[in-house]
Amino acid sequence: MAKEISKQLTEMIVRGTYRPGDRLDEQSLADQFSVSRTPVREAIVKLASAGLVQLRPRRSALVRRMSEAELSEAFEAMGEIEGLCASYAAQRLSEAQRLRLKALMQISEQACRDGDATQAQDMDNEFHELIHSGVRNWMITSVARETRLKVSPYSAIGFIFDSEVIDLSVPHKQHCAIADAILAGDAAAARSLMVEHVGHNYLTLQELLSQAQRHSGTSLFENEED
Amino acid sequence: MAKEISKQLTEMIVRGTYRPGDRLDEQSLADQFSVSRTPVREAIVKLASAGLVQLRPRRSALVRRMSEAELSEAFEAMGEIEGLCASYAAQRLSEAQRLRLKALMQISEQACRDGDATQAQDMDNEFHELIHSGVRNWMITSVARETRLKVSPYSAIGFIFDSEVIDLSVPHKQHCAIADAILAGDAAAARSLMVEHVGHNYLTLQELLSQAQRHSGTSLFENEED
DNA sequence: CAATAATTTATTGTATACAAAAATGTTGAC
DNA sequence: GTCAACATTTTTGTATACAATAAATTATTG
Repeated sequence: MAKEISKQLTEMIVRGTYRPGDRLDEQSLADQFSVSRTPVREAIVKLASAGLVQLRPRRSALVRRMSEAELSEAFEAMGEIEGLCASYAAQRLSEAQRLRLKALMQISEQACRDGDATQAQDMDNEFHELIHSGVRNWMITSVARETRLKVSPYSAIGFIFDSEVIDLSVPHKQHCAIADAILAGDAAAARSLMVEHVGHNYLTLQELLSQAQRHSGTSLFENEED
Repeated sequence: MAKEISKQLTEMIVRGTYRPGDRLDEQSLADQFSVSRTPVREAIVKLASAGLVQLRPRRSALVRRMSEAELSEAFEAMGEIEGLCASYAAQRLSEAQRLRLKALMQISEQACRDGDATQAQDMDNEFHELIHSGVRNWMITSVARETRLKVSPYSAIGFIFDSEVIDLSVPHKQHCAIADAILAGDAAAARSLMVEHVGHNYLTLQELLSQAQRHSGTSLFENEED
């Protein structure tokens, strides 16, 4: 049960149902899931270890809130790690995975043409997940997954306002370039294209976040209060 | 209290008091720490998230046990991550940290001459910790720390049998070379020297583990039982 | 009326209780 | 003696109870 709760809570934070800074009241969550506080607490502890939640002694847990500097560093880290994955994947992707990668690019192409942001996002996730698993090293794979997970609460905000500003074709073209490099076995190119891609994602997100901030009022960033 | 327990348990696993495969009985631990099972459970969940402990539903938690393949992959991952840190540190180390690094090499030199394996190990830890913090990117730093932590239960086994086989001067010289590259601001050299260093550590550990295995009898590696 | 002190309420952290499942031990048949 | 079926004991997972601390509210005083 505790496992189920942490899965669901993760989902909610990643999907943006709970946003950075939101309180996680143990009793309310317990009621919501129709269990006692015990398994809820376990789930919260687990999410805190995953970096999705911040624990404050004797006070409610919050959905992890980063400062702008932290978010910037998170993306720098993600660039390095995703780049590492791309470089390994270029050398280790299985035949089945190579086929799936080609298929993904086709679907992504279509989603891009249709302007289907939701599917484009799904494809983005699967694209990166495929590369992660293509590394064929469980530890690098989990580091990459965990890193993306930590950033995802902020990425999610971008998708709440599915603004017209974001041009789906730019990330798609970058994906294509990365996929080509990987399929060609060019590790160095795959890495640097991936680093560039992550960097671009960061700039896009910054744009969306400042937009979201203007609309919502509440700051999504950690300030030096408390 | 729960925080204290997880800290102590981590310490015990890292120091080799509990070895991979050992059972973690909640009640015994609760008695040992003079608390109820509740905070002990929290600590165990936390350690499981950190990858130090493996949870099996309805059965006791175990100190994380890797297969030989997993350990190998873990070291491959560590090579990449430590290498990344070295490369960043070469460009970002503060003046205070540069001074500390020089001092460390001196102390290490002495410990090496005295054949003081314990201090040499402490210096090794501080050496890597210094490089991690020198990256000046909280996420890369934590990834590096967490990665080392996950491997440490196996590293610890090497130090239980402080055999005569290990030559303290080899890792020391590698540290010196890495430190020189970092102090010279040569990121590429720092990275490749670090990768080499981690690789060497792996070979040494394999040697020690097979030795330990012959003496203890019990397998430290995960087999395909259960 | 503002600001602070006292009191109440809400919420976390730990202990205990109990149910369910796994591990262990025992008996009996072959 | 070995194996299997049953009973017993451990041990986990969740619920509940309660104590301690923080937040909110009310009362009090200048």
